[in-house]
Amino acid sequence: MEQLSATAYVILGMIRKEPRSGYEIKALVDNSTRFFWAASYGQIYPELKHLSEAGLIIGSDSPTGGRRRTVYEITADGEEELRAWLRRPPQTFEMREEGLLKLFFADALPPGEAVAIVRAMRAHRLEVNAQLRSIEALKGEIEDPYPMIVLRGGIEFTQWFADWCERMEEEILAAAPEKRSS
Amino acid sequence: MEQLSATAYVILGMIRKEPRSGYEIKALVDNSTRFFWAASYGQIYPELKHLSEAGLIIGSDSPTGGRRRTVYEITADGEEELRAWLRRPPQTFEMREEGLLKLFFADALPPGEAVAIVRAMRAHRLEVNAQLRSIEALKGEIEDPYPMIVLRGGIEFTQWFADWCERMEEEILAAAPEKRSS
DNA sequence: CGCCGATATATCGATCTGATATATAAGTCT
DNA sequence: AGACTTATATATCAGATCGATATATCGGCG
Repeated sequence: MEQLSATAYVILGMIRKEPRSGYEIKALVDNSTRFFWAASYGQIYPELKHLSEAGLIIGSDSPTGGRRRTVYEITADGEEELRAWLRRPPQTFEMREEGLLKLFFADALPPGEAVAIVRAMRAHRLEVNAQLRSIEALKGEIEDPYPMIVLRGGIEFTQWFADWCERMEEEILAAAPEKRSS
Repeated sequence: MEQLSATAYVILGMIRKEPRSGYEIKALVDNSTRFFWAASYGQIYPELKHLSEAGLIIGSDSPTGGRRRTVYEITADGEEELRAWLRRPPQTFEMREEGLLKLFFADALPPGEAVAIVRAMRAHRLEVNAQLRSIEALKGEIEDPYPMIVLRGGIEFTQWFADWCERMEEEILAAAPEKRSS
């Protein structure tokens, strides 16, 4: 069996507790792992077929009226594969933060304009922070503690990042004080 | 003129101060922006051609002995384009952190095994932290302060993340104390 | 009844990664 | 000198991924 993509494990993890459709998986991802691991329909649907052929999940027709719908549940092999993956050390760590890239090149701008970049980054992080807090507020008591740990991690991280931006704004202004009032 | 990719701006920023070859640009990226914005040869070389056709950079042959080599310098249009991009608000914010994904699904493992995930994440972040510190140590006094601000940000972030992992390790152990000695 | 938003699946161009291939140059070891 | 390794330099390609779009049905609302 060739190597599965990380998206495959997202699917396995998302359907482990109860069967779900591709659409539901996408919605779940968008409300939970999106901030550190996204997935698009273009990945999910082909991967569902692939996992189904590999015998790690089983799809069954479950139409709602005349609208066709296939829900997938995990097999014993699928659970085994998921646990084996969880036990392997994580491989992928990536970040793409256009604001940091712009800050990196900010010397190309007239002195003082760099603060606009850190202000934009800060505003964005605070926005995400608020989104995560609202998701946190929705969740009640649940037996599985890990999603909540990760969610709170995201809240702490975005807050930390926003605070860093604030500190950098002051540092940059201290070096170009003539722009403080703008 | 159609929209340029962010990689195009990486190139423009990297050659702004002095002309460089594709190979040098890749090496620069790997030593600086890689942690928040990577670029591969598969992006850089086609983009160099593209930017050259668009008149934003100019390539000139500069062979080393019998080995062909093309160095690119930025044009006035290229500098203008770079500044215009710097002034637009950042659009892309992505993170792919396989460790957080595994932690999210850690409920599929027997109690106690989740700590291995946060330990692996912590070890990795401390490794990157050490790399960044060694890069920081190399740089002497330079007139452009922004790359150093971003580098120090990376050092602070990796440290923060490692500390968060440490806290989560304790939190998880507190919930499954029977595994403390493992 | 008609409209809109949610559910559901599918696809496609563009981008990006990671690996690999092909050369030449320069340095190192014996 | 000859052999070997690493660095320089460019190029390409399969596979993963994104973001947008297309198609269709369902449920609710006025």
